[in-house]
Amino acid sequence: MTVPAPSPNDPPYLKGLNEPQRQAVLTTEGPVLVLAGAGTGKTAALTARLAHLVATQRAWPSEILAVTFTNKAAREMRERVGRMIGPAVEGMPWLGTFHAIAAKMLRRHAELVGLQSNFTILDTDDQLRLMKQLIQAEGIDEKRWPARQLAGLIDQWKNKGLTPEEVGAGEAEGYAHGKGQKLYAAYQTRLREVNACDFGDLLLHVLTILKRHRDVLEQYQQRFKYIMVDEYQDTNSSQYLWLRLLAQTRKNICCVGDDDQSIYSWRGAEVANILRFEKDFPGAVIVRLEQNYRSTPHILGAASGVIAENGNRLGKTLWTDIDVGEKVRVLGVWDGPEEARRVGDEIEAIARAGGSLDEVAILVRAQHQTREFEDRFIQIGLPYRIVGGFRFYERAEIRDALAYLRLVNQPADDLAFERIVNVPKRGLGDKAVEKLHRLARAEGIPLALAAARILDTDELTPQARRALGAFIGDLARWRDRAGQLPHAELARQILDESGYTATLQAERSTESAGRLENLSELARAMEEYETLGAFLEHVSLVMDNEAQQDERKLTIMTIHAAKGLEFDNVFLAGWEEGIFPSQRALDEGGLNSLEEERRLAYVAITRARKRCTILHAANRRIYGQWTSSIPSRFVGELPPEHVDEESSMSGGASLWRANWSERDDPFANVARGSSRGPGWQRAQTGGQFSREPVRVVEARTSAVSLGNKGRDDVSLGQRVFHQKFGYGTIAAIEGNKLEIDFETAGRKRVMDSFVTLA
DNA sequence: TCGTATGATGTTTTT
DNA sequence: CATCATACGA
Repeated sequence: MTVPAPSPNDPPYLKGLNEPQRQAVLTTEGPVLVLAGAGTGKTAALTARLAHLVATQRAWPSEILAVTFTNKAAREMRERVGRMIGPAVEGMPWLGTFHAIAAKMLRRHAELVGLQSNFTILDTDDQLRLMKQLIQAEGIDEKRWPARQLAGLIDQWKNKGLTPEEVGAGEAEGYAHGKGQKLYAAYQTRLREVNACDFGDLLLHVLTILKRHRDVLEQYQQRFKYIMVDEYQDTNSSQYLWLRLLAQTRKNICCVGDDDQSIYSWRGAEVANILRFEKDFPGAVIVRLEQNYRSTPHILGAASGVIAENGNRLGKTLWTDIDVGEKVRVLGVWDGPEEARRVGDEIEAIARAGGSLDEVAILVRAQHQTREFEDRFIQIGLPYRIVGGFRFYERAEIRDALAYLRLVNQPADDLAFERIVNVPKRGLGDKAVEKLHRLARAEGIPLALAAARILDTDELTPQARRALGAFIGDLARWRDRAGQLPHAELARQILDESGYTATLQAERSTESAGRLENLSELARAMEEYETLGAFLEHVSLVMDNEAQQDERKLTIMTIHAAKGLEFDNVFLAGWEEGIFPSQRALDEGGLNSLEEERRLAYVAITRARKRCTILHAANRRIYGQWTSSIPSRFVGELPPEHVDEESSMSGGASLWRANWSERDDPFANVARGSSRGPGWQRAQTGGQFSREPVRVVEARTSAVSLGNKGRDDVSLGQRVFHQKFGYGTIAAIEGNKLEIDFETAGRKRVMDSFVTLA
């Protein structure tokens, strides 16, 4: 594959691109896979490619399908392309997230899968409520088979592109003795009845339509002359099938991704999609973007060293011509609070030295780890922002408000009805709602209609009847107004007249103030939309709450949330076995999960531009219990030449250095400290891409493994003392790790350096 | 029908 | 150790 050499006549969108990037842009025909390592200018290449297609008139903007995973990525691409080619980008109706584009298609052909074009998109809450009802109707003990589990199962099936009929009997066995499939079918039926679908359905329904209706498929195959996919490693099977159908005839598909950054397999993403791209699209051109423009050599070296331990990689070699900076620092601390103190101190020092807090991030494995930092930063007055948690439309008050609007918009929306019959409290409890349900089911009518009918009977207590009557009356009134008032105004009136605002105002807490603020924000946002339907779509699919970046703050977030972001200064907290890699992941997914955790480590390190600090604590409180922990195996996998280690504990760094090494630990590939099920061992060989069982970490002698022989003054049955756990006797010795039966704390694994002879 | 006491249960979450 | 959800009593 040859690419014209750079010349002064190059169009502006090619300026500043390196050779592989230019190749990614200029190879327009046929399948292309761009393997883009972290920080290698992936978005620049992708947007330039789009601009190139349009500028050279290979396609009209409306003939290009460009899919991303996040709204943020879609927005960014739209902006950047707009800067290159001007307002033509306005005419790019098919640039968006998988879900937004699928929703758009589905609205056009809804009737082909038994929906109406104005179907509602359900949130998780609605889904769970619906499933609970179905589980009860089946007479299944909901304690034993939680709705959450069913939801997870159905979600998995949908991710795989399986309709209820396509779910194999074997697969459905896991839930309620094989009733999973029946429940899935019932759930889909119920969704159709209420003219709704969930996120997974958006893709699954479109897939079904494309499979069953040749004419529709051909129409889209003709339309999309070029297809581009961002973050291809994150596609699930249904997205993959969808893309493959659409790309079948023209085969002009360009996928950009990085197998090393695949961290969403638990959500259905199939790394396999990217690994087998060449097989799927014979003759595919593979372009590797390997020049990193973000991080220093030490940071890259550290990240590369860790990820090199993974099998199943396509393989890339990142390089940079950025000047050598600091080594990655590894900091051992005594416990969680000290970790927070240390990071706080470091950040204060950065701020004093003139660094901006915007350029500082603390990345953690799990959300709950943010608390320790939050506590500390409140105490010392360090401004921080925690990313994650609830998105805008996931907030209870927003969903309540939307339920009101949905019900006005569509009286048959049973889920919306259920959500708000008694919100705010109007004395219509479970008993009344249950009666409504019975009537509705018997007559085959929506709840709202059943409610109107039941008022004519004496089924309900007088006060319940009065309350329900008022509620139904309100609904009818709002519906009347819907045609006449601007919908933003209608929304405000509904919130006022329903008593919702009043209830929040009565609360008088900071929290309720925030909720009121959210509600008026919602109403304000409505003003920008023509129809109520358009607005509802926007809210459930697109609206996210980008925190307003008014003040300079440091950011605390999970590694998952940090993907795609970069900071000068990154602190990676809690690198301990059991926390990171997460014990739970290891138990459930074995080797595959360990590799995903390792990719997570790779993503984490590569977020840093200038400085990366990794921390691990020797003691951590887990579920209220003090537990001693050992450094993450990933710490031991960092190439020593890129690392500076430091310990705040007595005994000095050498002790810690010794302790990191997992390399000659016979238990290195055994899930640690777990009393849970045997799941991981089964999964280790059962996964789609598992290799022969091998040692997770290759035995290799290196500087770090020296001194890992443990102390020689301890022996079985000896009485010892530990700072946190008190007195106990040694039950087992494994190198430098001891298993000790403590008199008060029970059996624990601790490191020998933490005990003294008693 | 609503508030309080008890007990199970603890990842990651682009849409 | 929290938190959340369900189970009771008022």
